[in-house]
Amino acid sequence: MPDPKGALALESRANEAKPHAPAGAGLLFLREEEMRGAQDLLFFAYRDFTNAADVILEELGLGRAHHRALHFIGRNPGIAVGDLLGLLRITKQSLARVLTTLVAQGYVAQAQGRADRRQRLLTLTPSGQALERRLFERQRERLLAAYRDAGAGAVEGFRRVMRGIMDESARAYMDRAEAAAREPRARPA
Amino acid sequence: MPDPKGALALESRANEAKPHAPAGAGLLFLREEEMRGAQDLLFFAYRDFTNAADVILEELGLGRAHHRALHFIGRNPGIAVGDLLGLLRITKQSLARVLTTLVAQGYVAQAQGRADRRQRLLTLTPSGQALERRLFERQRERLLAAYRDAGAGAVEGFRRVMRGIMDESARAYMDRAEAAAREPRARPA
DNA sequence: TGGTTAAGTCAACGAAGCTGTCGTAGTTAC
DNA sequence: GTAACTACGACAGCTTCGTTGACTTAACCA
Repeated sequence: MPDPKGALALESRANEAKPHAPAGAGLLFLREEEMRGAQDLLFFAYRDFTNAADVILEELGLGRAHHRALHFIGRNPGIAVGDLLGLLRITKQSLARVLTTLVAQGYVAQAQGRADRRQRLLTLTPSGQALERRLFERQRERLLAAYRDAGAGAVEGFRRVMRGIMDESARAYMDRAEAAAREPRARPA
Repeated sequence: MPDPKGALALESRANEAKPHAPAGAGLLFLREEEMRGAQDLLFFAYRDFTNAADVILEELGLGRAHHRALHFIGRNPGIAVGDLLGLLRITKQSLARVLTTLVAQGYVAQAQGRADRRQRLLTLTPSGQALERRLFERQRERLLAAYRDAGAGAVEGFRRVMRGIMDESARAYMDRAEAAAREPRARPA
């Protein structure tokens, strides 16, 4: 049986016995199934969301790792290399490989830190900003459609659940990024 | 300035001018910032969610690719290889490498299809089910906490937005999986 | 019978993670 | 002012997991 458009026609899934259970277990089963469904949700949404930018990346010979770096440098202009490492949770070597190409191709600029001159503060060049925006636009379409169809209340729920899934440190980062977006003139340090 | 707990203390993010704009542009800016925030949400939530199972995988010498295969075989007992390929969106070679080890280590069983004897239908062995459950439990903790803190309404919103982000074919799959969970005795084919 | 399909397999490659070590320059603490 | 620590860059080598392309076997189907 061919599968023309990627739509799957799975065979019987009724192998697993689902015998009658005491009261309350049904509720437990629903919770379980809900969690399983969430695994699926995260996999598919992430897969297709990141996929959206791949076409552009490929024609430039870049990968997703480059996109992630561009994204976080764009959102945190002047970020130090060590802080970027902490966000991406990769090693120095993995980032170095990516940063080297981004700097060489003129998408990212490095500047010596003024407070601490050991630091190399990273910013997007104009062409880096332009590229990041192109990549973002693809993902934006998807998000916009999803947000529109789901409605404002659903978006708030989405935000809260996603926050709950991530680490405490990531939540703290989100808080700071949000505060910075509201108060762009504040200078905490 | 060291960064003891992974909490970032980013430097000034006020480099980008945010001049006064005509009425309505503020709203547009909010939308934009909302989309940017969603990129962050997806990255961090996915990163930390998948990370949760890594400890167990590592001590068994398996990778995330193995976990994904276990997950989808577990949720679709008797799935054909081609259908699994379509779900994971990887090539035959990538899956073969993973499946070979899973079968060799006794986590996955292959059975010849009865309707179509070319097919190798995949199921989890008891030990495969046990492993998948162990991996799932780690992720479940995170989800459970997130769901509890966010509330039932938020969970529904989460579900709707995530569905909106993924491809149409993935949405169709989710629908079928959900229907199958409600009607475990149905035999569509 | 002959064309298509499902799955497995070989070879080769590429992207993107990882470890460990080292050097240099700059900061900080004693 | 020296000594210890830190930020960053770079080298070597490795692993996981994705890719392409070509080919075989077995089974289905018209």
